[in-house]
Amino acid sequence: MPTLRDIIAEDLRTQITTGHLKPGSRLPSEPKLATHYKVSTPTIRQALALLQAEGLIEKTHGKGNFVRPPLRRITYLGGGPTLPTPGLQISVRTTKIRARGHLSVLLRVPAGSPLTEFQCLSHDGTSPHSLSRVYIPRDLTPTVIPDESTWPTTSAMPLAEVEERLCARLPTPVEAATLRINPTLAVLAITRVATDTAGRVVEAALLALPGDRAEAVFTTHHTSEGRKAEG
Amino acid sequence: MPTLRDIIAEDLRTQITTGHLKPGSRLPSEPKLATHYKVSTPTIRQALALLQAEGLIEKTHGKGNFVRPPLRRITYLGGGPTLPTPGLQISVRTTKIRARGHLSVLLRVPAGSPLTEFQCLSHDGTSPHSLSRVYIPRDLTPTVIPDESTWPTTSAMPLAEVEERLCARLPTPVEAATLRINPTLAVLAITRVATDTAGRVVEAALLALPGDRAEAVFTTHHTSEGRKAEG
DNA sequence: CAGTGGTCTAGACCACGCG
DNA sequence: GCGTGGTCTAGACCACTGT
Repeated sequence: MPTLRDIIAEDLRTQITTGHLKPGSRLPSEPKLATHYKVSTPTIRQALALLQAEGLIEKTHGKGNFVRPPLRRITYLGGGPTLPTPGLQISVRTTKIRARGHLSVLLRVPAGSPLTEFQCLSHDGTSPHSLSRVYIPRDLTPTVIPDESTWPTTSAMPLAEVEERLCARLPTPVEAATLRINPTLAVLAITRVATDTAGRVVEAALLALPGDRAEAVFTTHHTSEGRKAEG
Repeated sequence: MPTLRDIIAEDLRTQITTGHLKPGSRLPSEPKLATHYKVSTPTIRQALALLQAEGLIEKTHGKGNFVRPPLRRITYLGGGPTLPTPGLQISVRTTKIRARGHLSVLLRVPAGSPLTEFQCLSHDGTSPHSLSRVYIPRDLTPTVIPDESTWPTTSAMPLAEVEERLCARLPTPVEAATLRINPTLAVLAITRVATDTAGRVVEAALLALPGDRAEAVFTTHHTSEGRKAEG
């Protein structure tokens, strides 16, 4: 059951993928598109939101809608501590807080335990890339000082297990503003919990990646025999 | 920068989480909510879409908006062949097709190669659960016949590597209709490629999970020393 | 049938980017 | 100042669910 929005999106999509609309070029303004397709502007905007979610176009308030150059996707590599990606500007804000609610559950520490919080925002040039908050128990002082070139992590610790939970959810208002994404489009949210060999939670990280240009990749290597069950 | 929609969603959210609105109960109709909050119905609907994306409410066309009972999330376990989850009805449709375009790239076979396609739709009671298409080269005949109780997979093969790519994207019109989700809300899309010890691609699977109630979990076990780099 | 949500209309008003 | 997209309005019409 394709709706008007789907039909219009499909038409623009083929114009983009066939090269009829060149990367970087601006689309006609929304009122003009509305006139052309004989629909109202909200319907046009819904069609554009679809293309935006696919990473085909970029919207810029006050400028217009642009065909996105062949997409360089943001790739999150799972299975271990996130490593700094070359060519990325990272700003970190460090604060000292105390565990409460959801956090104390994640880190398996009593409420009120001292934590260090790293609020990280990474940019790829001018475009926001990812937003993350990393929590580390205060007594596990990171041996690596987080700065522009390294990601906060207690990577010197012997990690035993990393669990990553992913879901698609809508951004909070501040996430939408910070990542400069459409607040009606999803982010890829990742909750990562790292445990050391003693079973202690060493780090919990909450990441939000813009859904229109991010993906997460997990590679599992199997030894001689495939594992039969897990959960 | 919270908008009207965010403010209304926040108000309803606290009413739900504090138990002021009981699970299973119906919310006032959208026009009534619009009158109560002194906004138009589209604004109310945006606020409700937010709550829906959080899994707090369920919308049913012709009936109303309902507070969702404490959410039983759909959990996708990464890192290996998906196993049948107890208490799930799975319907499978098998067709014979030939590789082309994206599929031949994924499976690393020449265009035109014979494939078997399994289209799977799983239900949890009456609520759609996941939609998946699994592709297997025709010459790798599955030793397990896919039926209601097993998931199609060549699990008898010695798998060497499984790669899973996740992203958040909007559903196609058929996905939205099949999973009965809001077409403006994201699905969690997973592309899984399994390789055997000989380096052959044994299976490619395209999964779509409803974003309002699904999550994916990946657990990585590290041996004595943490791995330093990957990609 | 009446009541509900789903889609769409034709605007208004504000905020942003640029000359 | 002008053109752009972002938010919101106050409806209309259709499709679905129940009685």
